[in-house]
Amino acid sequence: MLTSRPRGTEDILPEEVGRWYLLENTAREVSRLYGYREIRTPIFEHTELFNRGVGDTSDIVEKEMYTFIDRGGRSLTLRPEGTAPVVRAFVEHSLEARGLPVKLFYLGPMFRYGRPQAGRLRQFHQFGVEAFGSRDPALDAEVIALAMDFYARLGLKDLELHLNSVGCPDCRPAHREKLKAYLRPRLDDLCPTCQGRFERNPLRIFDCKSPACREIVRGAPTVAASLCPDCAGHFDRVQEYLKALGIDFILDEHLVRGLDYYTRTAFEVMVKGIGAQSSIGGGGRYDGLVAALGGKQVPGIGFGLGLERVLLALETQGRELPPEGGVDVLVVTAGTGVDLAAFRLLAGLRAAGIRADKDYLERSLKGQMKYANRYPARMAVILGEEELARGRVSVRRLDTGSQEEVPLAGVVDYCRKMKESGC
RNA sequence: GUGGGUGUAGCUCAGUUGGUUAGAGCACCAGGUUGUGGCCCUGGGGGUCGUGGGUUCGAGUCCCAUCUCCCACCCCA
Repeated sequence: MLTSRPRGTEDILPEEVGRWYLLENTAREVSRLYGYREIRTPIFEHTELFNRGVGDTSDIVEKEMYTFIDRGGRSLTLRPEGTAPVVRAFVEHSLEARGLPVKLFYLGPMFRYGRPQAGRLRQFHQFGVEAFGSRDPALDAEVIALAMDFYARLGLKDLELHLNSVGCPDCRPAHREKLKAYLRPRLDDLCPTCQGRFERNPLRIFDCKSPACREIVRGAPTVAASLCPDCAGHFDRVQEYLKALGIDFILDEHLVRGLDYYTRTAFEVMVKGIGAQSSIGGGGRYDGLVAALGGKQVPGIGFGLGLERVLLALETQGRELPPEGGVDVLVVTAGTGVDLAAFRLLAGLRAAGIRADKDYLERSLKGQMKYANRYPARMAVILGEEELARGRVSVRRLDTGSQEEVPLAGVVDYCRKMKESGC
């Protein structure tokens, strides 16, 4: 092969595109149902946006970004996630001036450099929402409910919603110190990466999967225990709202999201059976991010979910996904001197909203019928030399094999009726 | 970035201790006599054996390098 697609990317082929329509349509539908409007931001941004927005200590920024210098000498980066760009657009266009809250959703490709594996690509697609301008815990619950609704509409089952609060700038430092005090005497027993995290971002040690770290972390002071009264109250209210909607969740004090901007509510949705990467979505509150990116003090909350992983989960759960392709009518010719009439009929069918096609490889009548069968087409309209001279054509149903001769002038209507009656 | 596995027609795979023109099934195309699909029969097209080196009289088979894909770690969606 002279050239192939770049590592960790995928072509979505025609037979797979139907399931993408389903995902995208469901995402748009459910978003609008909840009052969210679509925003489309560039695929690349100034690198600085992600350095400041996602966080210098995050793995995404440290080693997973597609960063390049353009011909004007600017450092640009293919977006690795959706929140920072949306916040940037929010600030840049002063969207708060339109009246708060501002509720937005996005859909599109993201890029992260890493070794591909099950459920992990270098270019992948995310659906996400961001809501700006309210600290109301009901909004936290709404965002979570929207995500869960999206999964439910697609028919996904056996999901686990993990929920935590990571506190705010008021209570986090205190917890951080308590945690460090607890960890310090045990520092030597932590894995090498976590020893590095100890100073920079000790919360992340909760996330570590190494058995040694897990064991140490088990007895560590939890965030929940050191939340300030405001954060604790907020967290309680979020839980009440979720319960009111009948949404089950698992309190998970070890849940610490990898992006640095989260405050208070953090959540993640897990599903089994799609490989080692079991997270199919997550998000949280980021009350300081808009200000950190140069905007006003506007709170925010959102989620992002990976469409490829959703697809993987749907497949392992045996959910039937819609096929794509096929045509209502294949226009078939027999004999000579009928090509122009056939071509006109094809245009007429299409103008009437009937999906139609014809053979372009000069196949024999038999070959055209085989083509119709394989296409697949529901009907074949056959223009034969003799009938056409009498102004008539034949319409054959491919499923039953029944065939009827109808006037050429009425064949478009005939096909439309057949289609409407479910042929 | 680390580790393990993998790579032969469009797809799924055979290919003996290195030995002539690399095979099968499916798919595709054409036929099976007058203008009709699905089944069956016959025939046909299609492969730089991932790529680049090397060993050898001779390499799909052995060696080295490299790339891809798969899986796991890391991290996350």
